[in-house]
Amino acid sequence: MNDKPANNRAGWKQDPAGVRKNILAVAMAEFAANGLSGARIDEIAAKTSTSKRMIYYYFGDKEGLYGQVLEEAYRQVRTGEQELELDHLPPVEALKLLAEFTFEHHSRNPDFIRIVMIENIHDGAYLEQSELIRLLNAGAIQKLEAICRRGRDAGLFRDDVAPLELHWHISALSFFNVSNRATFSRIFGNALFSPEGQRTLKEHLVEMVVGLALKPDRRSRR
Amino acid sequence: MNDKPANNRAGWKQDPAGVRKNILAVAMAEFAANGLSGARIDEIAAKTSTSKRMIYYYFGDKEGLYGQVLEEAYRQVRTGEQELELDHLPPVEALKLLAEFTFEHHSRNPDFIRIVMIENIHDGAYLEQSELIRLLNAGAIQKLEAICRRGRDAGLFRDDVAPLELHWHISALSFFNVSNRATFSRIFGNALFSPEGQRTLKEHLVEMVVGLALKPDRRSRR
DNA sequence: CTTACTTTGTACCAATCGGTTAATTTGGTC
DNA sequence: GACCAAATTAACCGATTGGTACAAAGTAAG
Repeated sequence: MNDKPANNRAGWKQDPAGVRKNILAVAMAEFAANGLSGARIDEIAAKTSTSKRMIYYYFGDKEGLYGQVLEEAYRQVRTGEQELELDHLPPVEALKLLAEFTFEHHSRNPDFIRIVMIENIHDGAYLEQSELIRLLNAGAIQKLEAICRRGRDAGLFRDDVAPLELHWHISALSFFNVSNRATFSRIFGNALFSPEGQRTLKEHLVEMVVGLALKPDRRSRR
Repeated sequence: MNDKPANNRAGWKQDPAGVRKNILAVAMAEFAANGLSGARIDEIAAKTSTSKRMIYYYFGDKEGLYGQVLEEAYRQVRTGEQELELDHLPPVEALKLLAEFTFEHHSRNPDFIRIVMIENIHDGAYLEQSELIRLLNAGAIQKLEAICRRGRDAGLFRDDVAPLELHWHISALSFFNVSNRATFSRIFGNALFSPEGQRTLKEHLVEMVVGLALKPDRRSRR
């Protein structure tokens, strides 16, 4: 008798880490697709294997969730980068490979690019609050510093070559290639996004960056 | 007697064009600052010298307003570009000047950049609907085509130099310089955004793009 | 066994927000 | 100066949406 409130919720395991991870993954896709204000908590909840209540249980509120998504996005991408091993290559080859890798890596992670775009729309306000992200990125430039040092020591690179500036140019060309694809292709067509087009752009990136780093008298051959 | 509903709204002139323009200007700033879903119609209305009802009167709905803002943004920027006169310059100088101009022009129009970022978040769905924008942009590349033709004819530029690719690289470096300023500076500091930093980046842009266009044997001198 | 932590489910709420209704004024026209 | 379409105002509305309340029960660990 005594109508015990529906106990049709039987047999489930606790898995806090899994639930968190699941929510984060869904939320990242949603935020990437619709922006911070465009994403809907109910929609995120629906695509989750858990409920809306759990989102608030683990992340507090929408902004808290977004902040965690932002950190997770940087973490994934930066750790992916660290797999690249360059120390055994001569400086020019290392720089080449780093540029190519960055270009392809960004191309492979469009959701990360979109999250960064969204964060820039918000003036980096949430990124500001994350110590982790600053650390991750500070590490991201060390590879370039090593390459530049070796290149200068070998007399190949210009004395005033600056790792941060090289990073800027590589990032710009690799980032833009993903971030502005929609508007660019709608206006000028898809030619640059075909496999050949992408190969050409990547070659140009390498050519420009290496050309910028090398001393003028070392550039002749190519 | 007869309580005529408050006529405390006396003395106003009709000015359709002015009202439209005023709404567009305010809306552009709001959309640029907050995105399509982030912008609030009430907020836009409040900052206008007219009322919310007028927004719907002239633009139908929020998306209609956004679409018009998008067109207006492109119109302003592209017409600003057309003032640049390059035909009297030798090809290398013309290319240099075009690159520098683009860099500075984008830097001067951050709201345009932000609108384009937002449009890319929406996969260019609204841009797709605007014939005007496609026309405006098609024209934007003609300058580069002329430069490339002259450069090739003079035997200075590589035979396979492609105007669209040059435009891509110039756009990428100029666009990224504005679009990703927030996240980049929060992570790596402000050095690149000081006057000297910006001058350096601009010089690099010119150097890289000109270097890419020139035949290898014409590059030596710099 | 006890106790704190997780998970589920449902119903609900207050505020926000895009959009509308309806009345009123302006300004040109016949 | 009567008339009418275009322009403008203020009040209003219904749905969406971020976030909660409440109640209960399963899990894991000491």
